[in-house]
Amino acid sequence: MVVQQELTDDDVNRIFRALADATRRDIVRRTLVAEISVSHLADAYAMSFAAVQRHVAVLEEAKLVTKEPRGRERIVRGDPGRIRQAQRLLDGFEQIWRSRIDRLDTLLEEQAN
Amino acid sequence: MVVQQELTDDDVNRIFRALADATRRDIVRRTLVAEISVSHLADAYAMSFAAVQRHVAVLEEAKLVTKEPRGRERIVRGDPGRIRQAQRLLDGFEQIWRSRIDRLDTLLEEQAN
DNA sequence: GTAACATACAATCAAATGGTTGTACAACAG
DNA sequence: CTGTTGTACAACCATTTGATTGTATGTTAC
Repeated sequence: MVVQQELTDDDVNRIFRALADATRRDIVRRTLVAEISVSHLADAYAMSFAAVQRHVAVLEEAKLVTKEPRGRERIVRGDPGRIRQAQRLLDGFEQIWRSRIDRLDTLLEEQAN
Repeated sequence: MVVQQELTDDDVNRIFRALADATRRDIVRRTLVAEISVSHLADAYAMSFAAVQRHVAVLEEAKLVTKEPRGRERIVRGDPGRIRQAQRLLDGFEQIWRSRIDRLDTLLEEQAN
């Protein structure tokens, strides 16, 4: 069983920071569809291999992708679990807002009585 | 009815970038709970008024909060709709991954036949 | 063994970020 | 009218980011 460990502020910063770039979001999409090497990924973008390598590193630091050696290549895979963690973070905001609405409803109800 | 307009890459960048900072996430939380002026917000943080003002501006550019003049104050409110849009973005990733699993299932099924 | 390929990593550079202080001005309180 | 409060905005500075090129090293193919 995968333990749902607490995310630090820095963890959350890294997750959202990593997602705040179109190239990196595209890399996440591609690596969720199928595993792919860094060099094959690099073919898809109009930038240097080193730049793509760096984007992958940012995603890896955010744990949104994992990198595994296979021969001379490094295979990159998107991590759907981490995406779900990010979803849960946004859910948190949603909950806050909803509980506010609930409180307002309660207040209005009390005034009606 | 609120039209669900398409988000550009830059829109998405701004949303995630804005969320990639603990102070800004806290501002979003506070302004979802209750509307509050910029100066009252600033009281909550160990940084200058101008710095908080800038954080609010970043959130406003991402449309995660709105700012409305009230007398000499500027009232800040979190926008739950924009949060939901962000949730939908992460849902998109989730879908990609799930459709991959579906394809793999289909493939395995075909091989079994 | 040699050449080609895939990666890692350092140095470098421009632009963006996150913070500061200072100045100006509008709105409210007395 | 005057002083205080709330905001806007500019200038400035250190750090981070996003990209480049160059060099080194490991892996595969022949």
